[in-house]
Amino acid sequence: MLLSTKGDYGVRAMIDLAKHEGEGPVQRAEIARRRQIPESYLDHLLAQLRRAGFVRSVRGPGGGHLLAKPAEDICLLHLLEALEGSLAPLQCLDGAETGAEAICGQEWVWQEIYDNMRNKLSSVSLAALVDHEREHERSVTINYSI
Amino acid sequence: MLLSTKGDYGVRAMIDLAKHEGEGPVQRAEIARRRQIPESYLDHLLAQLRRAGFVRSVRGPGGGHLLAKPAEDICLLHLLEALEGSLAPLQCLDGAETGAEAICGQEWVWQEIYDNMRNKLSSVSLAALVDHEREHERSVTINYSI
DNA sequence: GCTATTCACGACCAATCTGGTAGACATTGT
DNA sequence: ACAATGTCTACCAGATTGGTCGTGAATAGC
Ligand code: FES
Ligand code: FES
Repeated sequence: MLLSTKGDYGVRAMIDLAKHEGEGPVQRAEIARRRQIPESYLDHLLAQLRRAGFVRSVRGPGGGHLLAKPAEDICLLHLLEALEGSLAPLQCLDGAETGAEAICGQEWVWQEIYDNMRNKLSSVSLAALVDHEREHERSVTINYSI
Repeated sequence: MLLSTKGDYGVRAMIDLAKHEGEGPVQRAEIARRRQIPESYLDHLLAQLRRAGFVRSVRGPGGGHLLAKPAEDICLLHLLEALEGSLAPLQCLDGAETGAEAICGQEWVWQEIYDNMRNKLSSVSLAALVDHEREHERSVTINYSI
């Protein structure tokens, strides 16, 4: 598994914040309820996202969390890397050359896959995810109304 | 990390076997030395690969391991799935529908990435990996000989 | 200033996975 | 008989995952 629930939960939370962009702070408990994330665990994830500069928070009554920058400017790649660390499918694609090509020789396959993945993730913004979700909701609603 | 060393080591070992296809059994100790894999760990991997039908083995002096089918007929996808289990980047892409789309909504991004990955891995056979390795060796040799 | 609300942070924890090691045993070529 | 080789099971230490809990800090409203 490339992504743990940490990445999944973290993105869910960010989608929730993006969906309520411009409506003031969203509370942790609300996010946890809507996105089915254990609240005390979400606490950690929001802290991480805040330190990474993706969200900011307001304390006290009426407080909560907000996006630190517009949803259009946050892509899945940076977001997931902040949550999960490197998304490299193999350790050797991660940083420096290991010189393992002589004894291993599969890097070229995975490099291509990794590049494709990063390109795709770069091209998807939080705003695009929200759009998709709204579209999905709309189609479900139509189905029910028929 | 999508792949642990188990997958990497396992493929290394299979490349080694493919490279010596038709030359009789290759011994575990030889593979371990050439591919820098702890021999007692390689033991487990070869057992797994044998149970999965990718290699067969011969006991006794002069024994060792051989590919159970031609290197052209073994693709990275099946091989890695035998070693690592599902390669799905997220749990929810793995099996049944979770109905999480309403609360999560990122599956569509990852489905595309996963599909691309599986296509690529399907298209690469052990024989192709050996070819690449031979090509790499040749270019290194030429560099030294200049 | 008190209180309720909300976030912040660190300690702790159980379960699982990873990457092995070690040893006893089975098979077979000479 | 014996040496070479693969087979199998058990065991292990460390890291990671996916949390929980408790305390404390900021702040809005009264
Ligand atoms: S060491 Fe990089 S793919 Fe094997
Ligand atoms: S539950 Fe499938 S991507 Fe979040």
